[in-house]
Amino acid sequence: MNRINNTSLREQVYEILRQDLDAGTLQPGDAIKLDTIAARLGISRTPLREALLRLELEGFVTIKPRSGIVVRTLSEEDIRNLYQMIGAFESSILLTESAALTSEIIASMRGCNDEMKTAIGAGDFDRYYLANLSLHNSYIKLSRNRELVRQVTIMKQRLYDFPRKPAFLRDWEEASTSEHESIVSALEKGDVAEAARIVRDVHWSFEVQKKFIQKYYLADLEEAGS
Amino acid sequence: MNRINNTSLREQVYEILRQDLDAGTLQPGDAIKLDTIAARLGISRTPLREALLRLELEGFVTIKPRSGIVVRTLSEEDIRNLYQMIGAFESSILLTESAALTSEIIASMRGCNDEMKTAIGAGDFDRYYLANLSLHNSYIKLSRNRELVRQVTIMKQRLYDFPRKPAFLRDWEEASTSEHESIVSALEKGDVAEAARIVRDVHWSFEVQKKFIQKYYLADLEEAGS
DNA sequence: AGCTGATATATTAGATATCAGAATTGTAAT
DNA sequence: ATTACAATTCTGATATCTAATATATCAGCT
Repeated sequence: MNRINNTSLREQVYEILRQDLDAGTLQPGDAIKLDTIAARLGISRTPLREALLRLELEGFVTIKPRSGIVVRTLSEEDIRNLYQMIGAFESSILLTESAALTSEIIASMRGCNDEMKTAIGAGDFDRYYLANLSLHNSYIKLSRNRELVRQVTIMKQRLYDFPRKPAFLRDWEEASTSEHESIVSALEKGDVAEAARIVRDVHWSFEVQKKFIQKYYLADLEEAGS
Repeated sequence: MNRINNTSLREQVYEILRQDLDAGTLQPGDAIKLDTIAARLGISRTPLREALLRLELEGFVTIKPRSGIVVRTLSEEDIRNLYQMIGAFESSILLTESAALTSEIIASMRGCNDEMKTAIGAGDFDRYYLANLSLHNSYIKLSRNRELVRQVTIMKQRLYDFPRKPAFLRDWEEASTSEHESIVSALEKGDVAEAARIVRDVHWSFEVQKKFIQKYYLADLEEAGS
């Protein structure tokens, strides 16, 4: 930590905390004590505090004034909200960057989806997870709107960070690959509007995915909550 | 400032600065000196700094490390990005809250648009501006997604705060009311999807609005920029 | 005895004041 | 006119102080 990385201390701390969140070192419900973490990192509280204020704004933690800071636990409403925003943004990217959706990119999306199917067969969740991320990133990275990409990234991390020990929900995984199939098919036919519609109104529709979400997320919510 | 408002100092300061931005007390390109403002508000630098970090994250100011803080000047790219995100969110609200779009609400939207037309005729920009805001808020406020609403609000304020002395661009205002007309008509016919499409692909399309935007924003950009 | 309400103590974030260091600006010499 | 250097200015970070919240203890009541 005593290395000067050119970036400000609060940014370095922010990155470290994001990694901890991603790795599960910090889990939903965990209390964060300023003094403790500042001491561990060998820094003073201000840059840490500033990093945490940012994480609060982005939805990762909750600051209870003059009381304590806890890693946020996603409520059903949080998940619904995130689904809506991610769906709106991802579909917008498809529509806006349709010119950049070359056949190579569409083919690579199909490749990711095949990979996902294989991973389901092999019971390899990590592989499934990464291929899924990669499929969506195929078109997300086409966006020249850096702000939008940043926000989507944050929202997805909030979603994916949450349940640490995910059960492999076969039904959901299969429904997802089937949706991907429709999306890729529409793109192959050149019907970007239809692909965007499926992304928004099906794949990222909370109502459509609700039954899976409740099994996947809310099971953990029981033990995490209170 | 010595009153205890229950809210933290940094939040109060944040609100004050947002108001200054809105009122034009702080204008794009203005340098913000921590000491000066802290002294003016009668507070120390930390809460002010924290408020500014938040404003930076939200896009209102730019912090040049160890150098200075300036009120952000919107670039053409910034405006394009904002248009895309606002369009994605507003259309998503229409689609998601279609059940709440009662005939009363649609009628009030039409009322706002009529008001806008009248205001154009009377050359009353303030009235036009407020009616425009009100029309969009008619459906934005239907959203139960508070996070989304917060973000749309911020993005719009960034857009509207920018040019302080707006010329009344007759062409643009008339095109806008005509678009509103199509949106409201679609809603009256019960075709929410079409209304959402117009909102996203026409009303908030940077490409479609480009010619107006460049006249409206980039004129100011000349004098504001460096 | 067990429970409730009040009070004291400890803990934690919020805010201030201070210190250190980087970037900019101004000046002088070439 | 340009460059090098010095002084100044302003942010970034630390250390300290303040105030709010939570917890534990104790008295009084049922």
